[in-house]
Amino acid sequence: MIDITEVTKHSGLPASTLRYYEEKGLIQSIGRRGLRRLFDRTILDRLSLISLGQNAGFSLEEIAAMYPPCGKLKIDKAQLSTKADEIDQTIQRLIAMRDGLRHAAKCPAPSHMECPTFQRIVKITQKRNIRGHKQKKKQSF
Amino acid sequence: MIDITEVTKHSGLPASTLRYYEEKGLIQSIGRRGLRRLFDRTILDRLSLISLGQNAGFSLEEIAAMYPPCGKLKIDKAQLSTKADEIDQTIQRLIAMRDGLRHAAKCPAPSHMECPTFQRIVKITQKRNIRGHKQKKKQSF
DNA sequence: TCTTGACCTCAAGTTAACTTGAGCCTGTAT
DNA sequence: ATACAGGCTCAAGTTAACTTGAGGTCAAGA
Repeated sequence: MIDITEVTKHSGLPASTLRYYEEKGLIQSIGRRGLRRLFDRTILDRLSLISLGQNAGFSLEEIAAMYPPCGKLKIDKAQLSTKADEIDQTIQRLIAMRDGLRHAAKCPAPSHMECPTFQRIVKITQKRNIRGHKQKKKQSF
Repeated sequence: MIDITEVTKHSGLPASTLRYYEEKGLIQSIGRRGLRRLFDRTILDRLSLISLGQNAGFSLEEIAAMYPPCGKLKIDKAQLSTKADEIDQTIQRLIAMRDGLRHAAKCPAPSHMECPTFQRIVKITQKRNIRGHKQKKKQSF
């Protein structure tokens, strides 16, 4: 039975976002005091899960599908595995990026394009977009 | 001296995107044959660099600033280091996510929230948003 | 009782990075 | 010479995930 302001304080999310999430079916208020929404304390867990899902690259729509309003979560295990693999690919690419940036930050070559290390990095990152697991649409570069 | 269709073939980017990039000052055509744009072959390197920058989490605007139209690239080394560190944080978080998802995919607990491993993962990912290095605006969850 | 500040709703606006559409132009093949 | 595939411009549309604003409500304190 907590107030929306309590939720904003504990979650860091603005009230507008909470209302938006409710509208989208991601969360639910447990009742009202007058006009004002009242939330169950478990809303905070749910918000964590939503955040978790977002971080994993799921869209709000996908998250809404995974966390049915009336029940516990029912996440498709296969979907989780797939997502994990996608994230792993992203990790590999980000590692290349990170190392590449660190190199570029101290590389003395006049133009980065002339540096073989930099060229290698470009090659690696060229293959696929890092944010691939978030994209619905193709992007081949 | 290649045609826009050649560029689309080699880069995988649609012509509309190339025109958009040109409009934004990210790339330049070297001339025209009639109305049609002609590009230098080095455009492909430049597009790779743009892709690289995007993957690193830079916005097109930032990228445009880093790759001045008339010269070689002049990337701020400090900016690169900062970005590398941000990416590293992202990597750490994604690793937690990946492992968490893999666990959830085979965890027998009835509800994920009841699984201590899952709870730990939620905790980790709670601290900061993964896409932090791409965000201009705060998001504390 | 009255005031008031926090909430409410609903519609519209925002941002990034493109895409789509309408209507026009032209190099190249016939 | 003529047709036309394919490029061109410019404006408007798209999507996700929110935010902002106008105008209204109401529970609690003085």
